[in-house]
Amino acid sequence: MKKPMDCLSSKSTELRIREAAERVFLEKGFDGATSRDIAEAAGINIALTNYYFRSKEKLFMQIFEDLVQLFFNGMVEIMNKPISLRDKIAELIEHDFQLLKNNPNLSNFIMNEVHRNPDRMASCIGVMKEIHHSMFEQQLQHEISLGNVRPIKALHVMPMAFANIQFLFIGKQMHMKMWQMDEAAFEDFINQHKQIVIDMVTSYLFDFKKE
Amino acid sequence: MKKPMDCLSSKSTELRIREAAERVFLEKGFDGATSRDIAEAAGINIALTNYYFRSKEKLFMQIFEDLVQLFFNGMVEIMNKPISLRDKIAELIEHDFQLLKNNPNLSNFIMNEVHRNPDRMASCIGVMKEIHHSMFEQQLQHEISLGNVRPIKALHVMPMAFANIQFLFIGKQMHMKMWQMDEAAFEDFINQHKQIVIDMVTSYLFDFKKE
DNA sequence: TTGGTATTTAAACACTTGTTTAAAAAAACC
DNA sequence: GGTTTTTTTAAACAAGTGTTTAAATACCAA
Repeated sequence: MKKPMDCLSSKSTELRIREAAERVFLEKGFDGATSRDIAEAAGINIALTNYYFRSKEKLFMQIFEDLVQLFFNGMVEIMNKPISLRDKIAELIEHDFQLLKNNPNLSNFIMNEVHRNPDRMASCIGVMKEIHHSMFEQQLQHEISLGNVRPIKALHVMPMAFANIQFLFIGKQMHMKMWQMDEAAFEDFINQHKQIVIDMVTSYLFDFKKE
Repeated sequence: MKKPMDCLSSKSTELRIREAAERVFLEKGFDGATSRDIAEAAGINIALTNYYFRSKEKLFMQIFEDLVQLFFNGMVEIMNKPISLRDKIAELIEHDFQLLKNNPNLSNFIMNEVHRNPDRMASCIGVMKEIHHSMFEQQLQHEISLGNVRPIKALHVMPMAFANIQFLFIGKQMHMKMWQMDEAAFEDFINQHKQIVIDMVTSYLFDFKKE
């Protein structure tokens, strides 16, 4: 008869594999990452990845889904906050900035893997529904009806906020090469740019000439 | 003794390989594309890719460099046009939009391959120097000194223009899933968004309160 | 300790990878 | 025509891929 698995000892290595795989997948993508890369990064035998997770694909999907959650959860949380729209948009941008500062490859990774295999998004529909059902859209329409905000669809506001931030990290290597920045200079650059973006987006939405 | 190669007959298949490889690389990336994928897409024997190009890497680099040129050349051309700064920025955005409409994976592809192997940019330094030596930066500083443009560095203006366009295509699949758009709806969306972006960026730069 | 379970290992598996070979077919030249 | 060169092919190569196996080790309750 099977005893309940004592997860305390095994969890340690299972977690080591997960975390190592996350690093490797984020860096090289699904195609570029090999089972042996992951095993080496985790410091374990190759067979163990298939012992704990059943295949490379399964391991990947676990990590992918978690990263999609990470990508959207904080966003949804802010969208449902009971604060002014102006603060909300600024906070959304700020959050995206911090998220990508902590996970510079996150956006690049997700966009890529979704592009290569759109079906992978299927398991993440839930999070996206939450975005639609959040307070954000109705709050935006309300402010527009009051004449406080330029008439615009949420569909356009969201990419407006995120594109300007995520593009910095998606094209990090390119920006650094193009403007000959080192890591320190790049950090200065994105800090300044974030403020400019918040300024530009909010003033475009809120400070417009009513006709 | 070697006769000069009659390129007319061979060029046909060499070109077929190049064009097929471009399609496959753009779609799957270097890691995801196999020699057999390319051969099949071109409808030729596998050995021919290494007969005309010496390796997968060499074939890739030719294509990659050409695509980097495509990515930047039109941009540089506009930056050196003798037109007003306002028109120039609008035209840069418009050009980027058309470029990516014709090559939806271009930005994603370049950002990715540069990230995976930054050395690949080495051969493309020339184009990037042209950007620095273009009329754009001095024209911007001139307009700023006249008080016509908000004080800002070119370093910040360029991502401002391109991020908002390229992000639409980088995240195309994601946007379509999230807002449940088909191809036609997506086309409408990006057309509208492009106009909004031009409006937002130019009004942010030019219509500011002078203090 | 002992026996049974969970974990880890080295080795091998079948298959795909990029690349090469050597022969066949096509083309070009006299 | 015949000969040489270029182009194309099928087949094979060694190395790398994800995955499995079977034996070894560690663990733990009885």
